[in-house]
Amino acid sequence: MGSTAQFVILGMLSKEPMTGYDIRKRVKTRMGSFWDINYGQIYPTLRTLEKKGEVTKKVEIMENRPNRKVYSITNKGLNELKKWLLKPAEPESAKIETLLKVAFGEHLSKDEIIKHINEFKARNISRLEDASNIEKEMKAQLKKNEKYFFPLLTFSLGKSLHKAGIEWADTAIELIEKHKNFTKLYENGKNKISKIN
Amino acid sequence: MGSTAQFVILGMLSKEPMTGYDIRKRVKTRMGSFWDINYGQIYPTLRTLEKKGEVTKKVEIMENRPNRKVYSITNKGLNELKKWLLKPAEPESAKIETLLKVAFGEHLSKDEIIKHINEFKARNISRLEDASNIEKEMKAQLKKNEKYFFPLLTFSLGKSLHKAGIEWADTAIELIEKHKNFTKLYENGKNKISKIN
DNA sequence: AATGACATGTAAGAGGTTACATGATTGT
DNA sequence: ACAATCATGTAACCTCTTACATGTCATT
Repeated sequence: MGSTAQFVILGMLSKEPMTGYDIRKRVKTRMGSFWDINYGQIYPTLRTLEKKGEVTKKVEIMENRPNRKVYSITNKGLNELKKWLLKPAEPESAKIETLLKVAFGEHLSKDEIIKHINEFKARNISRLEDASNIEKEMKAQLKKNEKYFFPLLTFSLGKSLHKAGIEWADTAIELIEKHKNFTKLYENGKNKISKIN
Repeated sequence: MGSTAQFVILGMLSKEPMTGYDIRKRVKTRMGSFWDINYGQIYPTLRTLEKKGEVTKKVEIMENRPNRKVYSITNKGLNELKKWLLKPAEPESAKIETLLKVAFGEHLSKDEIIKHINEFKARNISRLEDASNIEKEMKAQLKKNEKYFFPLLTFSLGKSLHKAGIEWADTAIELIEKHKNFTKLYENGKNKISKIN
């Protein structure tokens, strides 16, 4: 019932009034490690929330570009948000295609696998850097403004996950390079029945 | 083009012939930390792959239950799989609803947030245990059969991610409990404009 | 006596992505 | 000169989840 997208939007608007464009940008920079949302969800959902009376909009007339529509959360919206916040969270899920390709690595050469892992590592480094930069700015402001307490908590896990990815990449590449019988893996694995599911 | 589901299925069948039911079970136990697939995808996709000549099936007649349909990958299927394996992996994505709720934690009490984090921790402990158990069995067989080399590599990242989650949960709860001005967070955060996106 | 494993499948709907359309302003 | 940012939105499509249907056998 009700996609999570609407609660992400309500949550963002509970912090301050914003446009749909702002919501997308903030979710990307502040929650990029653990959530994503895109315009195709945001704009229709904002209209739905408006119809339900959970947000209101103020239109700022722009010249030569689409009018800014600044949305604010209503009391009704805040109540819906709180109801959702009290429910148990859905189990976390991940999609790591790199691991899928590694798991089927017997069909690839050493170099091909290592290439995948290096690309994975690069993405994790880049995300870790982004997170660290924003974290630094937030920490600087934390003394003056406590509202960064919770975002900082989430950054701390995001960063750890990226670090784990980077460290894994290094050790995985080492193990693959050390591995002697690499090319014979597929042959050895053939036609043998295992008890492990 | 072509959902990832079909390549997961081809990848599983490249290891050994299996039923749709087996595929689901194996993806859950061996790839549960980084991928998921369910029957609603598997059965229709198997038929599609059969039509395309990428898998073949052998029907084992069963009494009093649906006939087992054991699928095998064909050379054509193996080629398609290899083509996909050579393509760069999609960027990884995660959905961690717990962090969403923590990020909006200003609307919750200390205890409510800690409850969410403890449930998150419990899920991670349970998944870490599952992964560790299977890893143990695989390691025992690795000396005899090298086919577990790649699955073991993926378990190593899966386990690290769960460990990172567990450690984060502990430190996050500590920080929240130490936090003095907790209930005033929302008031302080109100109506202030920030430069951080 | 009840649960879980085995084993298949469908239909409907919800959720999410992508490509398209428009176009000035600001920064490098 | 070029890219990115600002700012909206839609339509088509793809993907994915959920609920339903069926029924035995083995284990606790």
